[in-house]
Amino acid sequence: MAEMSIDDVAARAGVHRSTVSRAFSRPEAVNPTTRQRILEVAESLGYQVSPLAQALRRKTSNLVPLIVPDITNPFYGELAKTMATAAAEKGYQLVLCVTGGEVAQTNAYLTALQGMYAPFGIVAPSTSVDLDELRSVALGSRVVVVDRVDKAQVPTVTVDSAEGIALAVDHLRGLGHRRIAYVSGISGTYTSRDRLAAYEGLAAKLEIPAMILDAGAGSEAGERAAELFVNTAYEERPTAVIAANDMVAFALISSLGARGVSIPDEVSVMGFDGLELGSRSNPRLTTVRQPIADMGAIAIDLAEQLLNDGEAQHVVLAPDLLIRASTAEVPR
Amino acid sequence: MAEMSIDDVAARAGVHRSTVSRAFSRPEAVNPTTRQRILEVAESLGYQVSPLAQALRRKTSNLVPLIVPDITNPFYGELAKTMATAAAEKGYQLVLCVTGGEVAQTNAYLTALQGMYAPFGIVAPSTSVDLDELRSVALGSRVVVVDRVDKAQVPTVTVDSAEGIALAVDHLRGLGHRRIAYVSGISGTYTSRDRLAAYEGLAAKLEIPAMILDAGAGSEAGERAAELFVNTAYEERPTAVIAANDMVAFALISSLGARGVSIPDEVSVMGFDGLELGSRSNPRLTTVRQPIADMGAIAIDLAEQLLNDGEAQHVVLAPDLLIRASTAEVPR
DNA sequence: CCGATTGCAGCAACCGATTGCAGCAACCGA
DNA sequence: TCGGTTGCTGCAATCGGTTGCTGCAATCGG
Repeated sequence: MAEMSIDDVAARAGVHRSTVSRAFSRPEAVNPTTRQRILEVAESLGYQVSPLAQALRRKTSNLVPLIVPDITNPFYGELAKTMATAAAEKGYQLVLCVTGGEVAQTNAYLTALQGMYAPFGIVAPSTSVDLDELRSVALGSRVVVVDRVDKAQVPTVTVDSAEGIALAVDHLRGLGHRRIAYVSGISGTYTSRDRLAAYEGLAAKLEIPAMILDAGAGSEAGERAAELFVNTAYEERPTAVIAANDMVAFALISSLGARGVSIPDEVSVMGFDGLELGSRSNPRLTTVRQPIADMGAIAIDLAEQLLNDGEAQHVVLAPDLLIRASTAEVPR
Repeated sequence: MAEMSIDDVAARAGVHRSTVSRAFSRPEAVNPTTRQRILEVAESLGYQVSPLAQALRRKTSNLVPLIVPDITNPFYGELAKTMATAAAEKGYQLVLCVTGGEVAQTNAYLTALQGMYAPFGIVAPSTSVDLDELRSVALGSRVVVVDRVDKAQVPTVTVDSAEGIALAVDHLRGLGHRRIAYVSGISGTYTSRDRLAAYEGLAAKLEIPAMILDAGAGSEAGERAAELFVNTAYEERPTAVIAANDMVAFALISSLGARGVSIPDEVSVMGFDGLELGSRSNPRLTTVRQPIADMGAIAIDLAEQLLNDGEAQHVVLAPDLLIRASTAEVPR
């Protein structure tokens, strides 16, 4: 099927190119009979409009960047997946951009896609993106941010950290736990910070001790936390721990396991994310689930609203509990 | 920074647009002094060439589709990551396309990106893509396939299944195992089929019994295999099992764990992929590692060669062993 | 029966680049 | 001094669509 241009169709259908163009993009402006004929010819020729030429002239395309720090992290994987289908439903084509956590990359992607006339962008910011700086790049004023609360002028969709932590703590207290620790993830991350604050706040309110196993940098967090755990005198150990996110929980469980600590017999562990992967871990992970699928669709909606009204809305979603096998009644 | 076009730069630098164009895309064709001035003006104006207009005129862009069935699967996540950086190094921009395993989607993406003048595409085929059918779509003749062996006319990069399985079996036999089972993954997958065949071939050659825990469909494979395992009389159980890939291994371990079977004490489990995630599982997963990072770079190279010589090369990489904690000496 | 409205199609400029061809000045060797 | 190169730059067509404007015929109201 050789490359067909609009002129080929026009010639074959005996009309002007502008008529062909209208047959596709403004159907009501062309006589139904003519339109029918044009569409048939186009069909038979295997013609399809060039998105490039179209975007160039219209100064707007259907390419929507989704900017994530690390696609290897299943959370972003799941986000990308739901976002892609949400976008497709609205006629957008998602372009996945992986920054490796670098701000420069984020900006580079944003301006690059601005050049492709992307109507807007979605960014799941890494550690260090400054939202105000974000706004300064070209596409920056037409961006919605996922998984990060902020009072900045850009629309955001997040889940309620406080509620999530409360859910987790309630669940654990219901099982009899009183010594509930928290393991923070990558300390720079905003969600991580947010969840930590929620934990501290709740601990204060409930007047239970806040035990923070701050384990610093990323993937080693679990390892370091496990070390702290086993080095703690038996009677001072927490009986349950809440991890900042599922990946940290996996790492923690793994490291604890390697040290001979059994879960949930000796200590209960909870995650935060609700990854599909949690149903394949050993033991299966009890966790606070974020409604990732909703987040995708909502982000797109927010973007469209932003384009229409210029309103930067903030929606915060309610998490729920996913009880699997990594938590149990407190051992006596 | 308002949108600058080539004409703005030309006017400001007192030259013709064609000269500006050449200053960027054919530096040797313009006087160094002139060029210098143009570049400075461009810089000060914040000008950058429109990739759209460029692609339209040149009939070739730097967009390269990577088509995967499921980005949620960390294997494809890792592949995407390495591929993205490999592509970026060569000046390409990777566009991630997720098909959900549907052939129609694959073809749709391919022709869509053909319309964007993608120079070539990379596809990690799902279950059911027919390579010959693949060639029939527009971009089909400029595609390289990853993770699937085939003697078709499209270039491929894969890892040697037979060697991988041999590595695994050797490792297990070295630990004293003789009853080594195999759990196949999604049965339609080509790599899965390939690995299964390798296992069967090797079992025959070594004259050890081939025990296949065929567990059919995808994510339940581990669950079903675990069920088969515990329903087998104690003395007939395998002492080790090789899973078709890491995800199946995770699911298997999880399900075995849920049934009270301890790993590696009661049974050793090996995966196949070498996912980063394996270092966070409980226990840490011993597995056959595919050189995913190499695969990305090589796929791009193969594509470029295809464009130059028209040669469809096939490279098969050697896997290696990643010994972690899910295998141990055979219990006596 | 006539002027006004309406529906539909064509014309041509435009989006932002690239590139073959032509023109021109400087420079070459004889 | 002169014809021929060489090195740069300008001209204008082109890639594949979109869209404001114009023109034409049919229809309408009075």
